[in-house]
Amino acid sequence: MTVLPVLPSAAAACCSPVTAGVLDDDQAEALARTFKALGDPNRVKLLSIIAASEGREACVCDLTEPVGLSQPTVSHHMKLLVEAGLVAREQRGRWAYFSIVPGALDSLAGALAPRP
Amino acid sequence: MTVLPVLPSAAAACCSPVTAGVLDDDQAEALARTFKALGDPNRVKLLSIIAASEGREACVCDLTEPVGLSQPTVSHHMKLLVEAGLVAREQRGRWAYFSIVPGALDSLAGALAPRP
DNA sequence: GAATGATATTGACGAACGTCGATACGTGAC
DNA sequence: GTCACGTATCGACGTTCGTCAATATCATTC
Repeated sequence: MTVLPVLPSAAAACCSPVTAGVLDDDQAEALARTFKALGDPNRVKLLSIIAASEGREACVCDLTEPVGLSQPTVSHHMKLLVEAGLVAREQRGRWAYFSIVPGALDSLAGALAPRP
Repeated sequence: MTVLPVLPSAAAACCSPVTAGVLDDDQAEALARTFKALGDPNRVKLLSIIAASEGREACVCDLTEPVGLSQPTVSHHMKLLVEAGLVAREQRGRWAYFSIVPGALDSLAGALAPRP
């Protein structure tokens, strides 16, 4: 089958700014889910490593050593980042390449500090 | 003694953008700690309630009912938000007023999506 | 001082999380 | 087909988290 689609949970967070009125339960839930994905130092670091990599993508083999975690653990963290809509996974040959979803971080930033 | 000072953990996060190079352990830790504070739907909602309140501040008594949690639980969440540097606490008379730290959310947004 | 009201802390509980080793799954090479 | 390699899943473990009832702390009023 095709490439698995990005879950819309994070994308939905793009338009409910924290400071623009009381959030309803769904909005708060969606935002918290995305923030929770960023609530682990290793995941934040993984994100920065991907962003700093050549072509802004990296495979698990590139990520294991910098964070000092086992391969299953890195795979687990990447799954969470993908499910949060922050990272996209693409299988090319034997390797799985991860890249930052364009606009995902910007949308989240917009939910924190809406631009006028 | 005086008003407890805002912990610099969140403020320190203002200048280490996720996408501008590999973060070191301290930067990743500081960012993740702040995001973790936002990783609970009730805390996100509490933040939005404060932002939407008159004068952009609220006491625990105003916060308990909207989130449907007990007073100790709300107090616990507020403590986490204060420790994360996102919210300031000010004692006025019998009441403790909470307000969003100016610039805290903007700094965090800047760490997610740096403005050029 | 004692009493009242608002908030914080404590102690406990189940649930979720981060981590790993072992193992299963895909993919390309032979 | 079989083999080797990269990645994902599974099962388990200790730790952290979210929640509450009970209690303690602090500020005001009497």
